[in-house]
Amino acid sequence: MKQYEPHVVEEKRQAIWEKEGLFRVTEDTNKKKYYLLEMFPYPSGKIHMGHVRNYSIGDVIARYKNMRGYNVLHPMGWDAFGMPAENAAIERGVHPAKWTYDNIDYMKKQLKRLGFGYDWSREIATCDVDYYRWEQWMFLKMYEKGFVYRKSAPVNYCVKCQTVLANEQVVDGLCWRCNEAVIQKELTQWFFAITRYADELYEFCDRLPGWPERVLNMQKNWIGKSYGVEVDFLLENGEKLTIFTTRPDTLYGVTFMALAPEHPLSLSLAEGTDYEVEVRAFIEKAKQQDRSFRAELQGTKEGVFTGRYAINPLNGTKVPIYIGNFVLMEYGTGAIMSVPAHDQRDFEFAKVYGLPIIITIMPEGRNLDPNTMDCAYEGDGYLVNSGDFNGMNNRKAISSIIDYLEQKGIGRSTVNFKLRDWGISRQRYWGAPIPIIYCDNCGIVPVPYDQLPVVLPLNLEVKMVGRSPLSDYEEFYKVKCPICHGDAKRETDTMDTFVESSWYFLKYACPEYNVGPLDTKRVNYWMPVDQYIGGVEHAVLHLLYSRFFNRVLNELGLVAVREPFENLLTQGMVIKDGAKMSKSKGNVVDPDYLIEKYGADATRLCCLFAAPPEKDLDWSDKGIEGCYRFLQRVWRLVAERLDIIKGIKSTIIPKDNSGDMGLLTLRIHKTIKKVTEDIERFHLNTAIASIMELVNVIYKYLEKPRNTDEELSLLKGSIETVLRLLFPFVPHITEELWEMLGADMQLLRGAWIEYRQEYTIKDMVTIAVQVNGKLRDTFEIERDAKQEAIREAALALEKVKRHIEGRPVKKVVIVPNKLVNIVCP
RNA sequence: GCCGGAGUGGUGGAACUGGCAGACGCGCCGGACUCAAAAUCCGGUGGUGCUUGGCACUGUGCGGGUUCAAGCCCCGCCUCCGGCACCA
Repeated sequence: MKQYEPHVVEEKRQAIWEKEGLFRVTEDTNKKKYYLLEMFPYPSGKIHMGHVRNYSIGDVIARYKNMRGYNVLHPMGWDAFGMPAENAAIERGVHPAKWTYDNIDYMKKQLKRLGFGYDWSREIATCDVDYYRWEQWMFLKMYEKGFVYRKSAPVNYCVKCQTVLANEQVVDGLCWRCNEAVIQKELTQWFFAITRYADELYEFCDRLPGWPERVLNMQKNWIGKSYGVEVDFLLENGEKLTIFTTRPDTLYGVTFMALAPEHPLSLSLAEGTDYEVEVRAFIEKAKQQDRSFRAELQGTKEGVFTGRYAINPLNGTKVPIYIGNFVLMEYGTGAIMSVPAHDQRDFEFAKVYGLPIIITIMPEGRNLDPNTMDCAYEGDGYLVNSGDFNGMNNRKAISSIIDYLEQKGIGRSTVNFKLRDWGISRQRYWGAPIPIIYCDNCGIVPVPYDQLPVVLPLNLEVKMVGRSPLSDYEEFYKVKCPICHGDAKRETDTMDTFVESSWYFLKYACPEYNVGPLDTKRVNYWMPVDQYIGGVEHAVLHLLYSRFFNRVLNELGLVAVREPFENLLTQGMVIKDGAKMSKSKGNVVDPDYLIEKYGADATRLCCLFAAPPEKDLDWSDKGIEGCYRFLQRVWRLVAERLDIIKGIKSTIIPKDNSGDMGLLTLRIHKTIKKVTEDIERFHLNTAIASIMELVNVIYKYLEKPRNTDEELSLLKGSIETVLRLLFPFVPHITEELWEMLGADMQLLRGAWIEYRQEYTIKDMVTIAVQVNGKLRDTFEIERDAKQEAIREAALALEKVKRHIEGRPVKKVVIVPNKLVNIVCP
């Protein structure tokens, strides 16, 4: 008997797949398309277990859908721009390009060794000129349409990475990449106007039923939509001070106003008052406090009086205007009305500065007293101290007051978002150059389309200089203005790498297309992505950016769909000993080692079997041993009895469907059904478990000698079933065994196995018998037996009689083919 | 603080719409094969108690409730994880 040698088998199969071009696809309108995509890796050096898991899940689905007759696009590529390449260059003196392409070579080999079925003819690397040139094209189009603009703004800056970061890339005040504290810096930067789509991106969250709730919630949370009203307060000199509030029902309780330190009125208001010096100092101090510092202050309310007052438009009350450190310039109008009675922050501020508290919302059945309150009341109630609105429920009052304000022309209902525009300038080298030229005469000049691409020069030494290395490289930045032909300077910042990953899924449809950005016809054949699989860490980064970018490209007529990803699966992390794998913790598992020791099939199987895809997977070395053992068991099942089954015709619908053969037949069909349903809903771990059960049943079947043709046919049928069900999970071993059986390879790869419903049910069913809800016994009866027969059989059982103890039976509940519950209290 | 998600044996995890809790795997215990070991195969394995080849009680974070029946539904808590966080 041939031994199971994973490497021999795997190398052999992979060579065959390669030769046959098994995973190549073309657009075929006669077949239903299925676009399966896994998030492409950053070529950091080596594949890690997270990749193995992600791509193993994807490969099962891709192969399964293929077997179901879909035209499956399953591509792979490289998110190849980014800082680690640059850091490697600085640390080791390797050029980022060499480092990146070497890593791609190595990692591609790893992916091939794992046997993933990708259409490698569609491979893309985002650092290729032929990729990013079209990104520059898109940038120019977006610039024309006003989706890109340049402005000076306080931005997040990582000192260690020496570059600007988008809001999404700051996690708890730290850089998402290096964990260094992020500071605020005033810089002129390029921005993508993602906020233009804030509302649509938010609202469409409710129209993505194929996405996990968790991710949609995170996106909604990030976009942060809130309904409210802008209200104009008048200053004493007649000027307007506009604020935003979601609680117009508390307008009568306003006792002061608060402006953000950066608010344009902050300084001008105080000018000429006794408070000018103090205000100036406060604003200066606030400027020094960047975001992370402010976050640390959390709740410590500080402010300063401007010396000016505003008039409440509803009741004419004069209220003092303060500058407060807790007011954010970026949100709403940068100014707020303060209602200490009904807002905790205002309450705290009022306590510090001795400002009055006026109750305007009274909870039912309670009586609030401003003198004894120790926190704001933010709940519902009826209005008091509110003029004509007294007695009204506060929820109703919100709309009534808005109506009133709009009628009087002093307020407008408004929607506000937390989402900010996406800053895409990076002061780094290894990225796509921004196609812009600065000319002293003509200003900002976009690079003409016929001068694209702006090629990233490869012949320069990369150093850490605190600015883009390109800004030290004359050959790159010294250019002539396309308009006036005078001396001009090229933009030396590069684009955020998240720009590349915002449209790569479109490029896979037409990777070699190079006469325009995208071959729209092919893009529209494949789009949307039917199933996207990746880590949850991109819930608000990549996934939000891509939804935005796809919309822009939709408006440019490059793609027909609005939403790029129909269904999303976010797989959990691979952890070990309860912690994320990391070099510093020393708990990293190396895929190369696993493939070496157990083979690709066992490695894949283990990743799929140990936990359901969405959950975190706690890696255990014992787990893979178990999977390896199982594969050997499958191998022996075929190899040990090849001589007796090879020439036999196989079947899974035997003429004699009784006794042991009946049991095996039942199990075969039930397993096919279960595995099919489980794959459809991504319960891959239970799908594998049920195949294991089938294997156990086959071994049970083999405990007795099986000599007749009928018995052997069924045996062969059961074995073939195992191989076909297992194929998407462990393609190498199953193909090898299939070949040993001398069967048609197309049957294994080309078609999923179907079950027969009538074989998934038994003639006899086991009924559980409960007395007062407690299980007491079971009995067998023919399926779909009459209720009366079931009742009698149950009541006749010895154990049941004993537990009834002669008491009168009040009721008998019968669940057909399952259970009887006898109620006798 | 707000918004999500989760809590099941020694362990990873099953149980689709309320219907036999613990599938499958790991570990452990016992046995077979062996001079021995590994590998392999077979059997057992939630807890407690007892008159121990059986029977009873108990058991899905805690406390209530609905129901003939609750891991699953409802109410109130606890713990853990994730996201947002002075967003007016």
